[in-house]
Amino acid sequence: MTAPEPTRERILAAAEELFAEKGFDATPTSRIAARAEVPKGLVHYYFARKADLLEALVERLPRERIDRAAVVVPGDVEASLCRLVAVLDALLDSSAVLSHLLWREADTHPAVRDALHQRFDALVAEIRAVLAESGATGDVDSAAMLLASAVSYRHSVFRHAAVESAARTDMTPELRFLAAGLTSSAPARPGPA
Amino acid sequence: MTAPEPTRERILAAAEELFAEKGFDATPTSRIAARAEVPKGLVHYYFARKADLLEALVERLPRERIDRAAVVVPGDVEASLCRLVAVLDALLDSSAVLSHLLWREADTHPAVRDALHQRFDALVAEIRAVLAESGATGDVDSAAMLLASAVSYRHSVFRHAAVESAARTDMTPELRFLAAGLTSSAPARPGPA
Amino acid sequence: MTAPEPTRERILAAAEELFAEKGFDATPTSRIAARAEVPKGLVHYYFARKADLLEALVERLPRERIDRAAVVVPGDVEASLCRLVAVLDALLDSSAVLSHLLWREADTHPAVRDALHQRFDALVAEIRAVLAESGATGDVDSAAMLLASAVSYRHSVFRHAAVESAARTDMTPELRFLAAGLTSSAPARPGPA
Amino acid sequence: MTAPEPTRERILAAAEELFAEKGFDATPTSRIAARAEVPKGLVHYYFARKADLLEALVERLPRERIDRAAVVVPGDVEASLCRLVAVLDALLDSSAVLSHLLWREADTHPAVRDALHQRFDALVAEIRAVLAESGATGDVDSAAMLLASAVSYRHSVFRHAAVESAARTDMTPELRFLAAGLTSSAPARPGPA
DNA sequence: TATGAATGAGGCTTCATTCAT
DNA sequence: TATGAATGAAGCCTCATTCAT
Repeated sequence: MTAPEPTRERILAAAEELFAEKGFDATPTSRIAARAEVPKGLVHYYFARKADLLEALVERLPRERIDRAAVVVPGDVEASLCRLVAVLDALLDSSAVLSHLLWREADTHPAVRDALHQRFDALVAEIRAVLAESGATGDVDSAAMLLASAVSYRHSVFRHAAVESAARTDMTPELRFLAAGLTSSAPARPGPA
Repeated sequence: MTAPEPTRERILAAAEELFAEKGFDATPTSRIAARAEVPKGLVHYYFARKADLLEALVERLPRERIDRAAVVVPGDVEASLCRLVAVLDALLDSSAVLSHLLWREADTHPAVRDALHQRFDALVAEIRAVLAESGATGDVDSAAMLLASAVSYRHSVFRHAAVESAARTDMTPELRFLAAGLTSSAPARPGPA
Repeated sequence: MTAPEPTRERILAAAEELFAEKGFDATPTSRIAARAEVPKGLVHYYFARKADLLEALVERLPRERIDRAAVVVPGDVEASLCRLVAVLDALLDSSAVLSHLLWREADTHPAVRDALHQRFDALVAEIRAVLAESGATGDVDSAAMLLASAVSYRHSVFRHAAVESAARTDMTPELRFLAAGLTSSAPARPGPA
Repeated sequence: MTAPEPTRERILAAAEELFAEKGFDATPTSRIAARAEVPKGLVHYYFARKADLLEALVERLPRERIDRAAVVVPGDVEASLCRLVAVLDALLDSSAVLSHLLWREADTHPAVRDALHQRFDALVAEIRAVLAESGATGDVDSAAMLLASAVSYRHSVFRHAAVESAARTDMTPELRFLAAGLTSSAPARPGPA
């Protein structure tokens, strides 16, 4: 009744850190073993191939659910967006290493790539739901798509704290702009022409 | 009148392709030499360290200038945005491998990271200029930032032709949404509160 | 009851031979592996850097102790010196390859250089002790220093059996000369003037 | 009528320095060219093989002649020895890099080894001559041999200024000891028994 | 006489992976 | 379940040497 697989978990945690720090290719399994403080052979005992570590990490990805009740301010689209972005920022930061990792390895590992796309689509859906519940009218789909892009971009590129850039500032102006487009009597998104 | 450095250029071109295909770490210099059809030693004759190839590629990045006169439709923000995105798509696709490469290696190579941020800022500025010249009013800055994010995101992530995703479709709805927010008598972006 | 680390030892022995034959820089690790009859990777498994081989060899240096009781002939300095030199010759020949190696690599490897100086000082001390116990009087220090130089020189330079030179002959005349200076009522070495 | 071969000489001088600093094997010809400030191809134009540089350096070795008239103090063996060692120290220091080099490469390059032995024999002869002219009696050969060893040893091993060791002090006690053995009515060196 | 691009062998080292225990 | 020695392929890089100009 002890923790079920402490060693296997320690190995995964070490791999997650190192992959995020240096990338998959630049991380030797020996270093993973060292950081996990397990003998080298044990890594390959649990994960026969190095790529298996990556897939296990992807499967372990938390399915981040947003508590929409705590985010939506009915009737106030802008306030809802602000609270949503705050929650998303916190969520994405909490699994920052994993997200980071996904971006880097998406090209060469199909499993990772698929997970990444899936996450983006889930994010768009989440934003759309918040907009709808907060009473947004107009082209909710486009706004959701734009916001999802901006949020994802921030978290994928501007993860280097040292860098100052136009995009590193807070997003309230953009949110206000989006909200403005969704509050007036704007037309809904037209179907694909 | 022939190209001044055919071999050096061939090596760079081969490196660009392979780095984009497989990533920096996963590309052996021997394969670069093979694709460039030069002996292995010549790669290191021109680029002492493998990382020098990366830096040379970044320096070679075309400073993409947009011919604004051919893009801006005065008085029609939406049309201007459509033409702008078309031009941007063409531009980014022409240097797709390089862009792709930047995204992957930004973390581990500072020179690459800086180039990436610089490119994003230039993109935002370009969009802003097009909006201004096409007669947009309102929070031009926020709109430029959102559009730059969306365009960048498309080109960095959705480069896998095989993948179908919500974001892989054309952007006209989003552009229409943005244009709508910039056409009415919307207020300009407020300064930092 | 077999040797505890046969492979590691075999690698060290092979390295010792080859370094002495050709020098450190001119000996590829692949040849060390070949002579030790182990796969190439095993050399680097035990000794991550090539220089580690050198340091391990230095640490393995036998601390040659002389059995003074078997050397000293009380009251007969010349006889004592003759027997001492015979013992030293045997000792140095037994670790000839290592000594040889030290001389060559002392410049570039501090650890080796220090070991070399330490050995010389130990040799001087040993000679001094033998002289004292055999009843030498006079400037024992100077004689010890001269003899240590001559012995060391012989073993470091005149190790090429093929070479005939004035110094390759036996040392009995020199020993007789030294003994003569230490037998009469000669004054002890003066302190630094 | 300009200096006959300034470039060739510059190359040799650069090679001498670098060989002494790092050793023959560890010195690339490209670095020699760099230090000599000549293009890389020129080194191999003058010296087809790298080893030719070494042989040219050995041939360039100055045949150090000692001005015995300025050294010998007739009737005072100890004073003569002191002045001799002072002159030898100066001489050997002036060609220190070359001497240093000889010691390191003697094993693998026969031409160097022969030059080294030749130098030692010349040194012994020189000392013997000084002793004879200063009126030494007794076993002049052994004393010359011992002193030559000690001087050579000092210059070959104790070239590392940073190292403090018993042998790094001045040699006057040893010289006094030797002189004492050559001043009394000591018997001449006997022939090989 | 001078040059520097070109060449390829080979050096050191890393590392995923296997396997006997 | 756990271990670490063993293996060898392959990577990056160095460098003497050649050669066309």
